[in-house]
Amino acid sequence: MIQKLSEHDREKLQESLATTGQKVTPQREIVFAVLLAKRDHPTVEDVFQRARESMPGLSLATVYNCLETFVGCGLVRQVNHERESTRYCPNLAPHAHFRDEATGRVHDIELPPEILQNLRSILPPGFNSETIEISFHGRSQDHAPRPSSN
Amino acid sequence: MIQKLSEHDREKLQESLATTGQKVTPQREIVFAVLLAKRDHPTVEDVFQRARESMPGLSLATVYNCLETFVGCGLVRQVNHERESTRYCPNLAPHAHFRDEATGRVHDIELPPEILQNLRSILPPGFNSETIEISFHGRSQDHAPRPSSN
DNA sequence: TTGCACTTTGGAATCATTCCAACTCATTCG
DNA sequence: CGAATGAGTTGGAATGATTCCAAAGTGCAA
Ligand SMILES: [Mn+2]
Ligand SMILES: [Mn+2]
Ligand SMILES: [Zn+2]
Ligand SMILES: [Zn+2]
Repeated sequence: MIQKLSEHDREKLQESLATTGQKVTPQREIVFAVLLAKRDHPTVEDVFQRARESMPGLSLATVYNCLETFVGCGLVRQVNHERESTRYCPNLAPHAHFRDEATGRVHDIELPPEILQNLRSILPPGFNSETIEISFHGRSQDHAPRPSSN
Repeated sequence: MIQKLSEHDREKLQESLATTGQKVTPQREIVFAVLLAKRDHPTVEDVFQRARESMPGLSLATVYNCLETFVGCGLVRQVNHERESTRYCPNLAPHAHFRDEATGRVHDIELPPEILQNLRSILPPGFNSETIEISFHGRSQDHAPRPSSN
């Protein structure tokens, strides 16, 4: 069962939504709480399952809507790996993703700013990039689910 | 109309396929030739259209099969951007991709080995990556096909 | 010749995602 | 007050890229 949003997180939600003229709703609160509760890059279906425990009437369409809304107002990032279902990540710090092909799990990899700068520098003149996506694919040892922060 | 494979490219095709116990077929020759002819990261549908000009009976299923085969034996790379159709790239040198959101075009960005090494170095111990995918997303100036130059 | 492995093909099936029209609910307006 | 408005939610239908499948085709080897 998902814990309610902290006052702080609810404010972040409220403010981010406000930037695009949108409102806090019970569905959005729960979907956001689900993302914060377990930062394992859940798919829409994962989010749906987890959220329904707190709100049985919630519809899949609404989960799609909420997540799209959050991406639109910059609250979460979309994470794509090859042709798999889209995953969602509430970690707003610049980071790369590592997809473990043995377990299917996706891990955040911290991305030092100077590496990011290096990368930008390889673009020829005339190329202006808004976003850079970096994803590793391979195997990792020993990554049982860790207790999550917050 | 697609030009036939050079002797050199046909050999590369033949040898790569052989590594996985597979054969050169007329369909595979044409699909490979299409990829080499215009390195614009075509989708399956693009490849299908172009290949059919030389082989009207070719089926879409076969194009999927050929491309999957090529990826399997390392002849081409798959290129994914967000949720769009998969694109294919015969450039085997390590490189990143830049997706121009204005035109939809995908450009190769050369990737210096030392940058690649930098990137690998940010992985914590225990993470072993087979592949790294880097994609930029933004706008680029001046990449319209020049009316004058071919 | 026959058998076998590999291929190709058209059409059906899958499945994540998007679309749509009806409905709820809160706010604004007359 | 009611009615109109508008955002948000919902279930189900539609979409569309990709995969699956079963029936043929092809070329080589026993
Ligand atoms: Mn792999
Ligand atoms: Mn963009
Ligand atoms: Zn992440
Ligand atoms: Zn490329």
